[in-house]
Amino acid sequence: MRLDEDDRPASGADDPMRGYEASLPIALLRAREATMRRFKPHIDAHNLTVQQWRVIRALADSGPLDARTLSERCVILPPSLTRIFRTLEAKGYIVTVAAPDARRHTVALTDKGRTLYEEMAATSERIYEEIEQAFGAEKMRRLLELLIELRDTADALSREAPPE
Amino acid sequence: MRLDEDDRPASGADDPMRGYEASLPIALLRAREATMRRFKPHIDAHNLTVQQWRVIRALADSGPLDARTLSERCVILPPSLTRIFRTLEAKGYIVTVAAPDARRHTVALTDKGRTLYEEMAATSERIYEEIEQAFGAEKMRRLLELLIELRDTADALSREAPPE
DNA sequence: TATTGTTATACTCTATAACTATA
DNA sequence: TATAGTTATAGAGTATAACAATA
Repeated sequence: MRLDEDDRPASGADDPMRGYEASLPIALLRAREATMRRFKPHIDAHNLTVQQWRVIRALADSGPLDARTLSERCVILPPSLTRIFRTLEAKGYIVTVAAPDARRHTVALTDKGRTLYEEMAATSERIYEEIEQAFGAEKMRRLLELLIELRDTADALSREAPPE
Repeated sequence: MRLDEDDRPASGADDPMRGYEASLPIALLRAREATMRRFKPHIDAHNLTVQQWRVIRALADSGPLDARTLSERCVILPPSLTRIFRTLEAKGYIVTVAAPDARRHTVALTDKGRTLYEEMAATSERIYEEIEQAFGAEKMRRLLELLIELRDTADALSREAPPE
């Protein structure tokens, strides 16, 4: 599929909801589904859920984090995080660490957790590069840029005009 | 956030996994979460789940569809669709219709379902336009184009080299 | 014999409210 | 009094396998 600059209006205002396939939430969902399909077997093979893997990645990327931060970054609600902490701690991938504010539940990767991450990251990178190569590195870069910008825009909207 | 053309390499190869926030699946998830946050209260207000709303939209866009097609388009597994059919049929929004192939469970919107869709579509369009205006119509157009193309690319990869 | 859905089952996540502990 | 998390609970989605019906 290829839409060139002038073969349709820039705004969708005269194309109500722009058709199911091209609607923004659906397009985001389906793009995610199609790419995750390639990562999923790899995550399954390590007996992790997708959400557990997001937590491990976030910790590997940023060091110890509290529940609130992980909840935002991983898009996981606090009650789910509580359970994920229990599961990952039982498996020895994370530990609870002391924090200045005793209300905060802060966790960090263990050595075992970091080893797991490093193994998985290597394969993830290979899968990502396969997609990037097929899609085009420049387009991928632009897509990531737009996605992050869209998120910032929507977040800003929600701050100034909370949804309903 | 603004990344210009030359302040980082085009390929992420030397930036393993490109950092949590900029990884493709996470960027897709968070962009979706940030935009869906604005649509969600509107869907809640009509006592639908997000998945039920996707089914209704797909039917409104394409006319009667069978379970397999809806499963693909809406990214919902068949067992969930079975339950969603029951729920939406009980609420009077859809009906089962006869199909040439009696194995296929095909459903269509009722008048009540179409009325619901039209009411909701009007508000959805308003919410979408608010985001589009804040983000920029041209960037939104480009983003949708890239998302659809990424999906096609990943689907093609999965056809030629099934994931694991 | 292959395909389409449904059922069964187990697990996980989503979502909200109520509660506990700390600040 | 406000904040951070946990617990409780209900509901829905995810995922796989087994089954029924149809082609």
